Amino acid sequence: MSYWLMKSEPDEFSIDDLARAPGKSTPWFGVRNYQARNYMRDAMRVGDGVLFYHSSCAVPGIAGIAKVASAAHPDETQFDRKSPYFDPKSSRDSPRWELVDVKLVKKTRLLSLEELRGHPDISDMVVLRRGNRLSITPVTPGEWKFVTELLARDAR
DNA sequence: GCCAACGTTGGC
DNA sequence: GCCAACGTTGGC
Repeated sequence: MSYWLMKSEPDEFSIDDLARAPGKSTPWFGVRNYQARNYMRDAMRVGDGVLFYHSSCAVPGIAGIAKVASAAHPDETQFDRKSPYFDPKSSRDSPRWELVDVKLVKKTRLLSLEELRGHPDISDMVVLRRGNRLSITPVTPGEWKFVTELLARDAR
């Protein structure tokens, strides 16, 4: 079992959108970065833990807990000419972009980026590193434990 | 809107 | 394969 942090812009797809989605599950569409794709295609397994992160918004941070809910499969938006994620260089025969489905476990309070930076225990998190732009980053078991226990404590 | 950081593209 | 130019991300 592995752990991940996945960024989404809430204006496009928020934790509430995930909660409203059929089965509280969604294909993680729109990733157009090879490293992030490779994590989904090659490294993720059904049941892996996901920290759902809101980026490019007023208060960026972790907004909920989710889990990987499918094996990798092609991102349909790459074939859709009307989609902003359309990729003319991809084809049905050899799809360039793959994704996994992500299912909500629970919405949490917003654990802001600012607050994350204030905890020395998780100061090495990839998402906190200077210049980090990757939309999917690995989370260590220790980081996962710290963050989920922090959120569980606050939920009581 | 700014801009640091970094990924991608394409000429050579 | 190098690397300059360009595009994107994302916090601020």
